[in-house]
This record gives sequence, C-alpha cells and structure tokens, in this order.
Amino acid sequence: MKAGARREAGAEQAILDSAEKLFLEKGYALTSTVEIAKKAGCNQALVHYYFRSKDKLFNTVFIKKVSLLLSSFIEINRENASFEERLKREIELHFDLFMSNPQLPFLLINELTTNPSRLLSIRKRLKKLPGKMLGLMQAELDAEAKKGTVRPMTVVDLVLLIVSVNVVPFLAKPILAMAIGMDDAEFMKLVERKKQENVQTVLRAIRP
Amino acid sequence: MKAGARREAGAEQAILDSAEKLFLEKGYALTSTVEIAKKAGCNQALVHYYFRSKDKLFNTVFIKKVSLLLSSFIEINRENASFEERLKREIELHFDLFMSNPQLPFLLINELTTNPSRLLSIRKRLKKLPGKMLGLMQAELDAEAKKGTVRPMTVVDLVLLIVSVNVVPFLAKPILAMAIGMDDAEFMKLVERKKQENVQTVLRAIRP
DNA sequence: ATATTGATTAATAGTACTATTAAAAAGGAG
DNA sequence: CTCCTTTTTAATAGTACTATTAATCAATAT
Repeated sequence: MKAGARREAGAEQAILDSAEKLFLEKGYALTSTVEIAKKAGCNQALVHYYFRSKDKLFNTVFIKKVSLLLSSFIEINRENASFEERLKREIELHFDLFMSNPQLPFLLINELTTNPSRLLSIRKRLKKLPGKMLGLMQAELDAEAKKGTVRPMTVVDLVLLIVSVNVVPFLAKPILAMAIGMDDAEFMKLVERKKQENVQTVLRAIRP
Repeated sequence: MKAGARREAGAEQAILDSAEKLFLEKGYALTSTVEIAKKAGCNQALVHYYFRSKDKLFNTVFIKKVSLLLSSFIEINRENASFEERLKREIELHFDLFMSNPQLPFLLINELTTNPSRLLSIRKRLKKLPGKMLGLMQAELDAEAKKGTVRPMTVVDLVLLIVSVNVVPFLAKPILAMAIGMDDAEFMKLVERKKQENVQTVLRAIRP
C-alpha cells in the first residue's frame, strides 16, 4: 500500500524548514513559494503538493511558533520554591526562549498586526490555555499581595512587564544597529547584561 | 511659469495621506500603489507622477515617522527641574507619542527588520542626533551616579528600559486580543494604567 | 514483469502589481 | 484666442507570484 517512497528522503521536511527560516526572516508577504522551494532544493510545485497553499504552509509554521512561546509560560507553577524564586526562574526561562528564537517576536507582531484574520484560526487552537493559566497565576498573585510581598496587581500587568523587558532588546536589534551602529558582538554583550537586569527590574517593579 | 494649477487642489497631499495610513496599517509589502490611489481618489499613475516609485513614497513617509519618534527624545535636557522630575516628564512624553501614533512601533520594527537596506538611507539623515544626544545624557547619568541617586548604568540601558515598558502595550494589542479576547475599551484602560505604572517601574529600576 | 502508487517536475493559466508612455484635460500667460 | 506648462488619465509593457495540470520518475507489491 505504501508504495513510491521518497527519492531524496525528506523533501517535505526540507520545505518546512526552509519555510520556517524564510518566514521568520522576512515575514509572510515577502516570502515566495518559489524561494522556499529553491532553498529546499526542490521544485516549486512540490510546495503545493505537500501543503496545498502558501497560507496553509505559513499557518503550520506559525502555530508551531506560537505554541513554543506559550510553552514558556506554563512552567511557573511547577517547582516548590518560593514565589520570588519561581518568578525569577520564569523570567529567565522566557528570556532564554527569545535568545534561542530571536526572530519569533517579529513574526508574531508582524503577522498578527497585518493579518488580523489569522487571529481567529489561532485562537481556536488555544482557547483553553491562556484562561486557565492566567486564573492560576492570578490566584497566586492575590495570595502574595495579601501576605504583603507584592503590590496588588493583575496577572496581565505582570506578564506584560516581563514580556516588555525581555522582548524589546530582540525587536530593537535592527534599530540599535541603525541608530548607534551597534554590531553583533556589542549586541551579545547587551543581551547578557539584560538577562541579569530584567529579573531585578521586574522584582523591584512588583514590590508593594 | 507656474501654470496648470490643480483641479481638485491637493492630490499630492491626498496621496501622501493615504500612503501614510496604509503603510502604518499593513506595512510596505502589503500596500499597493493601486490601493493608495484608490483611497486618495485619483488615478494610480498619479502616485508615480508625484513620487516616482513606491519605494520613494514609502521613504518619504518613513523618514517623517522616524523623525517624529526621535523628536520625543530631545526634550529631556531642557527644563530646569530635578533629574527625577525631568526623567518622569520624558517617560510620559514618550508614552504619549505612542498613544497618538499607536501603529508607529509596528512600522519601524517591521520595515527595519524585513528590509535592512533601508537602514542605510535612514542613517545618513540622522547620524548627528543620536550620538550627540546619548553623549549628553550619559554625562548626566554619570553625574547622578556619582551623587548616588541612581545606579551606574549606560544611557542605552536606560533608553531601552523606557522604550520597553512604553512600547510593548501597543505592539501587543493584537496579541492581547487573540490570547485573552481583550477589546478596545479594556485596552484603553490598560493603557491609562500603564502610563502611570511605567514611570514608577523605570524610577525603581534605576535606583542604586 | 507489470501494474500501482506516491513523489517530482515542466509548463502554464491566471492574477496582481509596478512603472512607463502617450495622449487628454485644465488652467494661466501673452 | 492660442500657446505653454502642469496635471490627470487610459492603456499597457513587463515582471513576479500562486496554484493547477498533466506527464514523468521511482519504488514497491503482486
């Protein structure tokens, strides 16, 4: 039944990999299926053979990346350490994700801003996670606030704060290059510094 | 010499306005000159008559927006108040700019990330500003650090911190809509809250 | 060995977009 | 009014891209 195995074994995966790289680099609009095929070393028609349309291919990549980002937020309630310790750990974990995937924030912002209709298709696939997660975290925050260790605040504010300090260095890389001519080596030093600073910035910000 | 006045008086401006709106909304790649002309109520060829190419038209809009953003950073050394007062004022001013131009951050990040070659043309037109400005601010920061009112830090870190907390709410709007279904009214409340919080967050973060 | 099925390609239909060109329209100057 | 310049438009050349189609290629199953 399973006849006609692949000749070069892995064209589909090669297409997926090329697509991921190019979409991350230039976004949906500036990436063509011709270019994806070329980078994958195959014919352009094969891209449609496996993924039907450029849009479906993009969604496959996009969902994968969104899931990756969300996964960095579900660790917070696991370990048994103090609230501050776990929070610190969480911030570092989140920062590390961006270090490993520096183009991820750009892709998210770019595609969700230019193509709001994509919101819908994504939202269906993860309508459970955010609600549950935020609920748990909010309860924990409220408990800490009652203890007087943190000021009363919503979990949205906390998450937004963490994301703010963690994500902007990576988004700003091209702007830093433009404005002050920062090169890659300097950028790496900046990132190392930020990873330390950001934890302190957040901890200070949430104190009563 | 100046014959042939305009029939509808202002086609060029109308084109510029339409282009600005559309570029801010969808970025360069997803905006066509046909669409710009249609929105401006004129023929598509007129777009090229006045601006030669889509790229030149975009650059005109882009430069204007970059200048606007930079202008929000040159007020800091004027008034005669205390360092903390002026810093507070500066953070609020910067935040207000994004409130009035919520799509500006997206445009900047999108175009500078996807089309790095644009960096060059922009950089020429403002190579004076950033250097001078950062120099002055750094001197001031160093003085405050010696007085012990702030911890020793680079001006890049300070600016990055301010931008981080100020810009992310606006970048994250579509994501908040997706993840937790935040609507426009809720978003406005969030923004009002952030405007207050961000000043405190920065002030706390720079303490020794 | 041949049929069958999946993988791959060449060719192309169809669409959309940028930019150019040549002509028409609309005024002002003499 | 007639000439001249600027503005505006219609038409289109040229390009690039998505998606489809029909044919070819390769491996296995019978």
